[in-house]
Amino acid sequence: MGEKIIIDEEEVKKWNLKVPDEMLTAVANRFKLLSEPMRLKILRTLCESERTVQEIVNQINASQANVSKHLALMHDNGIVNRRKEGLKCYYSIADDSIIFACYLISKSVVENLQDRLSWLQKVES
Amino acid sequence: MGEKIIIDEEEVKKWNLKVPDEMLTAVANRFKLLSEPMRLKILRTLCESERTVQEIVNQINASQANVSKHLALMHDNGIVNRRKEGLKCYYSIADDSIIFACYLISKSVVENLQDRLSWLQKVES
DNA sequence: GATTTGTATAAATAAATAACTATATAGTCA
DNA sequence: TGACTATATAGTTATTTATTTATACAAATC
Repeated sequence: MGEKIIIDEEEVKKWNLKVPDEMLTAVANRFKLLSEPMRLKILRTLCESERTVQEIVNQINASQANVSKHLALMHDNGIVNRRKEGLKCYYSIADDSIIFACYLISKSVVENLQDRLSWLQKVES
Repeated sequence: MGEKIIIDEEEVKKWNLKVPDEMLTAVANRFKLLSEPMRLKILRTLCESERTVQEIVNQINASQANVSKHLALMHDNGIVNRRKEGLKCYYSIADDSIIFACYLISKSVVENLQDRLSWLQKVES
């Protein structure tokens, strides 16, 4: 908790080259979990702290059934924790690498956007 | 190129909380690109160096049409570069954050696997 | 110009899945 | 027990998309 992670580009490429086919399927499934805006919204709320289903439903704009289903899916795949307390059910993030990946990707999306903007400005001027 | 990236957990959570809804859609689309084993296979070959379509087809087990379509999709979304040279068409990785994300996720998949194994061994003994 | 080679695309099919509605379960309190 | 609340699930519909087959295109060579 509260760690810093250092990523070395060379190490990354070496690692990726060695990942076997069967594992790529598991990795793809993991990415598929992150490929729905609704689930990212849910994860975003969980970034702050654990939340009940109702709290999430109130915070994002979605039906209870839908939120529940997404949470069940993510729980089945081990990326969120579930903690029951009476009627309420608290969910939290179980896998920080998910959060790091979201960070990397959203940062790169922002950078791409900025590049396109500055390119546009060059063209226009 | 050849950089090191340092990720600070606190910064990550703060950032993620601020990401607006519209951007989450873009992030989700990015993750969707990574949610197919076939595309991950293609990206894995590109981790070593740029490749022609045929080289990729030979390296992984897939039809030319399918590989071409996946490459077109990834190119349209800016995660691979295209370079034509005569008849051949060379593709390469355009966005390193993609590669870093694959690294993080595949590492976490391995760790989860190891955890389950050690748990199993505890139960059995 | 005709043929060959590397790549892209179109149409069709099959499979996956997000969201909705309605209903079920399970804990709490009167 | 009965009413209420929080969450989960089932069935359905509509949409997306990966793959295949067949074909088109475009550059090089004869």
